[in-house]
Amino acid sequence: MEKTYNPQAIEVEIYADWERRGCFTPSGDGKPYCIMLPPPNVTGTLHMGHAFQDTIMDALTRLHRMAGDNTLWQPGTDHAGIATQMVVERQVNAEGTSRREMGREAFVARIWDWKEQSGDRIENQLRRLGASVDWSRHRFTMDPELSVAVREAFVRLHDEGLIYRGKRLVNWDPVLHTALSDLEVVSEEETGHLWHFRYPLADGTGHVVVATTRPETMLGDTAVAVHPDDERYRDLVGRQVMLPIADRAIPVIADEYVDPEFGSGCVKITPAHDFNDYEIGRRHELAVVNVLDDNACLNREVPEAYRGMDRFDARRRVVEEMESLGLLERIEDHRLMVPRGDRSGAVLEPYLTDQWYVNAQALAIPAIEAVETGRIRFVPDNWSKTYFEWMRNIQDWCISRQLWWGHRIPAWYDPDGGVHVGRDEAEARARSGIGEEVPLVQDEDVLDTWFSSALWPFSTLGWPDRTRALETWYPTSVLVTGFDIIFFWVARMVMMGLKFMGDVPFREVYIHGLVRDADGQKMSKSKGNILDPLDIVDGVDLETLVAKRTTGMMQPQLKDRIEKATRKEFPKGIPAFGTDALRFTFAWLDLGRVEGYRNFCNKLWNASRFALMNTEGFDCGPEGEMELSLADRWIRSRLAAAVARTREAFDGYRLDLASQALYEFTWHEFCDWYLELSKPVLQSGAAPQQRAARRTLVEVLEALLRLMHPLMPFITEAIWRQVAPLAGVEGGTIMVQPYPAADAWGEDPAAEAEMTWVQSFILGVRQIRGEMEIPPGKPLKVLLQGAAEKDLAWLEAHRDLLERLARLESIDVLAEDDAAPPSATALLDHVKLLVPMAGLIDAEAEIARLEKQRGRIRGDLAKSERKLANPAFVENAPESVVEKERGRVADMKSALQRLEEQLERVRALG
RNA sequence: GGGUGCUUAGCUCAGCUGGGAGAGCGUCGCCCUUACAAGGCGAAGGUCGAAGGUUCGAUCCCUUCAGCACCCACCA
Repeated sequence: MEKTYNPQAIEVEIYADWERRGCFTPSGDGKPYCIMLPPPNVTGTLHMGHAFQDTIMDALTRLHRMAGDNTLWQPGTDHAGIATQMVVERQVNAEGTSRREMGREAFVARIWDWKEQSGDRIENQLRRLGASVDWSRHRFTMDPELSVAVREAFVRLHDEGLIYRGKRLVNWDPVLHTALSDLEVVSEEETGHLWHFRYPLADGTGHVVVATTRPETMLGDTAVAVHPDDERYRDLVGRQVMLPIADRAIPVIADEYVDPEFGSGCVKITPAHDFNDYEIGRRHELAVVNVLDDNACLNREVPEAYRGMDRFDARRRVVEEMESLGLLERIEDHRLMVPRGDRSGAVLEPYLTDQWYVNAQALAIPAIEAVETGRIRFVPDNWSKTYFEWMRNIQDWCISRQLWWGHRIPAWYDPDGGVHVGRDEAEARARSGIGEEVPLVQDEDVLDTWFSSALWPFSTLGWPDRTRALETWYPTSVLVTGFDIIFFWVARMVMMGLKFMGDVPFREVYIHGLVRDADGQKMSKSKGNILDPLDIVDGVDLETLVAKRTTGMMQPQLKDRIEKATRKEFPKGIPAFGTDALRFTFAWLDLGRVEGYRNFCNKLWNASRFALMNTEGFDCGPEGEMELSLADRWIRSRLAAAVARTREAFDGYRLDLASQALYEFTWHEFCDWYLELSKPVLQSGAAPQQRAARRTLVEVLEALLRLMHPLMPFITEAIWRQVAPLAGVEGGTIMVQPYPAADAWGEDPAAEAEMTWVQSFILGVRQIRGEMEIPPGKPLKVLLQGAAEKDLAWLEAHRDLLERLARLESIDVLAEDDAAPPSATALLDHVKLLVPMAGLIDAEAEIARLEKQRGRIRGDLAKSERKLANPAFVENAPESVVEKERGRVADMKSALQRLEEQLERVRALG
């Protein structure tokens, strides 16, 4: 093995080998286990959030595959309607043409080209991350088979009346020219104004004052509303006001919706341009006057001077005109929520159009029940509350989009405006009994991308056909995703799964945290803190990183700031850390942590080198006599505990705890102690002892590699291939080896107790050495005083080890009443461990050290004694707790006494 | 307005159904000891956000408060 761990040298090659071997294909007749990869945007790239999420899924997949399950990780990509169309539209715009100029067919063809061109990028990224997906089953949401599923679902829902077409206010994006669902609206508080206008009464007897944040919509007002109980305006109700500028008479109405406390207590009502006003308009049968067009410019319903004007220009103009008419009362600063499209960032308009909707309430009922009854379990469970909250207040889902990229809605219109739905035109005709002589035109719109995503867990497995795959893996085992798409995706999959499959799409939903940067900020392009996962794997120089963060920005004005921050944070770019180190880093992308885990990989690498150096070409058993040492028994016992901890953590989706268990065992038990303890035996033990040590070394390491493999697939594979033969394991790849079971490595409490004694001995000496600044290499003499039989027995058994690890010249036993030379002291239970001070130790320092220890023990002792003096404690606390406390007091008292004696002795020197 | 979380060492976070708080990084000492300086050994550092309550006992359970974060929502 190379002396230093070099991830690049192993990762790519190993992945290719796994693919050649067909390791990712489900196999065996174990119980089915399936995870659906949330399909990323086909033309996008994977960001840190993906890398994190994919690592979790891969770890679970590898774990279950090793555990013998018939495991499928289903990959695929999403056509991502709006996002993809926008990207390509920008491209063609940059080329001086436009999508309208190109026409629908050519433009869609262009998107397909782009999709082909960028399609492999995500796949390559996934490969570099080690994702063990079954590539042979890769699906794209617009594959012919999946399109069949989409049309099937649409037609069935329509036949049941669960999809309908309706004219109502929708969220309209005037830049993208499409309707959006409620979920695609992001509202943020922005600063604006509240304009107070006077509307004169029609009979000229005065005026009312209305307040608005959107002056331009006044041209579409069809009423003024007041609260029915508002004394101030009681006699106005039923009278008419004259709408300025538009010069229309509109009624004053009374409606509970009005808050008398807000503004003047009078509200202008614009049913065509406000969701609330629309409802009020329905209640009062008001006229609906739409004053905007698709682009949110004013239309022909407004006075000549305003026609064709942009809404924000019109706003200024209206204010000016009202002022010149003497009808502007005042302007206040005001903070208000402004709805914007999540993709375009454009201010949305409530806009009256015909759209297709899914009746979500009906589908939500069983979806709520599935979680209530535990057929689907959220992990952590808290997220079920969020799910319920949304599901119980769900609104109908607008599924039509005025885009060109996506699944065309399977509905056709006849010349009279009749609508005919079918899986294709022929079926639509047949179902409606329409002959070929009647021309039909298909609906121009496409479906919301999330409509096809909602079918993903079964459409990818072959639905509507009843395939073998569908029978095997549906319902899937667990969905791994972030909380940000619980509504977009999770909830809708549950609704559709229950509807079409009659069963939940997954049994568990594991909601992981969001990946944040080192400052705890969410990663986003506009914050300029994004990192490409492969830049951490392979490293990146500063200039490339800056370029990545500042090109193709939606808000180019942020460029300078982002560039500066990036140069400051990564003055030398980012070094290559390797995939395994990245995968081992959970939830928080702190480069310090990635570095720590890269170091961990290096540690494992070198420990393995040590193991191989001491075993390759030697007799490692299992034939031949073997004599297990204390260390051998101990490390096997500790491995059993590590296996148990790791599996338990995996079962609870606590990958952070799994990684912690692995880290601690590997570094602080296997490397820090076991390897050190095994050195004397490996170098100069008797044959049966050496054989046992070598056997233990390769067996424990081999099992450890399997235990770690789900989280760190590459390094474990690379090492395993060399170690496995020594442990007598065949099989070519670690991927298909069984996952370690705790019961294969029995716990050994006796060995652990004895080992604790050995460790305490060594630690005691090291502490003295460290605090007295005695160089590590300087051999020391040690005396033991007050040793019991057990101590003497263990001392003799492990004298060599103790001398070696604590770097001792000698260990001698003193009788209780023997005079000891001036020494520094450590306590090993009730035994005094003495390091004679002559020439080594400063009395002052030793006194200070002992006093510090004494102070600490005194404090603890006082607390414990107080506790035991409390009769309520002794009576009420469990016997074991009281006993433990008594034992502690006894120990502390004896320790205190020893310290006092020692202090006296050292003081006497001075 | 409704909902969900969070507050523990300098920083970022663990802490399993209540029984004297841990890790990584950082800091400070001593070391190139033949697996590893991407390392070894040792140390310092916390009234567990505040105040009450329950309990023999509270970082953990309950209440209130303060601060922070996120999600949802139609107040002009």
